[in-house]
Amino acid sequence: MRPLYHPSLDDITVEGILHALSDPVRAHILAKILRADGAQTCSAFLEISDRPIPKSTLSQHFKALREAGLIRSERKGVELHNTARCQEISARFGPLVSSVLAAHLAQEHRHKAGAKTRRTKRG
Amino acid sequence: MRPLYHPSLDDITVEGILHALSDPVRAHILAKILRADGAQTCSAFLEISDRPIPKSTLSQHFKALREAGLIRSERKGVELHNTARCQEISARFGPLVSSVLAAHLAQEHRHKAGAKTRRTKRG
DNA sequence: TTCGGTAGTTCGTAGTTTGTGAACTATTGG
DNA sequence: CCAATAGTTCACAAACTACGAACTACCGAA
Repeated sequence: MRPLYHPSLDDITVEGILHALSDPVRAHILAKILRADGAQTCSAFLEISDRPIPKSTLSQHFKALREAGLIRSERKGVELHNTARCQEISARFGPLVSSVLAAHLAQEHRHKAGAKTRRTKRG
Repeated sequence: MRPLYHPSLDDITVEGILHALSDPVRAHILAKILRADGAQTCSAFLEISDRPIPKSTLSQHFKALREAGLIRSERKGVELHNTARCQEISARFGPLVSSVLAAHLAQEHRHKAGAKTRRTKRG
């Protein structure tokens, strides 16, 4: 097994971050990692969506977040401890990540609230 | 030729926007459209990058921006007049797009400035 | 030590998306 | 009509993605 690759701050790109966060599942993962006090394991996210995410897919999502520079993953025994690289990132990219996550969150709320209120073209 | 499809505001998604703007060329295009006073044509962007963008590729980029809901394109004679849907978008998504564009811009500046100053692992 | 379970990774593959040249459509001007 | 210009669509290769199956890594118990 290869060691986990983490890009240095200088190698992190805006396009990499945006691509990683253009997937709602990944945005959701990052948001939850940020909210959490300590580190989060990968398997904490198997049931995060409406239907369960296969663990191979989840592994790829974590790899994407890691290689975009958004999270840091450390092996602790059997599991991976994932933390957000938020300080470095916001020092370099400003409010980029937080506004992306805020927008995703707002959209989720909208979906929950709107299933009845929206959804009609001639309301 | 099909008419140009523009999603209604309600059909615009965060992931769509982020995916569209995760490409630096598209981000650059949108930024230039926003900066411009009037509308911009597609062919104004053929030479925007270090190497010329093929026009079929450019057409796809505009389609991506349009279908993500970021721009509005109207046929005027032979050409397309592209304008940003910034008001609607920011009313719905807040500072999302502007912070993405700001981040891209900052990164460009960094690239121009940093070719000498950065780029060494052991400085 | 070996076995069993848990946590993630890698592989193989089917399906999707993307970039691009070639061919096409639409509009304007002679 | 023809030619030129602006952009679109088609076709196809290359790159990417999701996911089941098989694998690796680690820990605890026997």
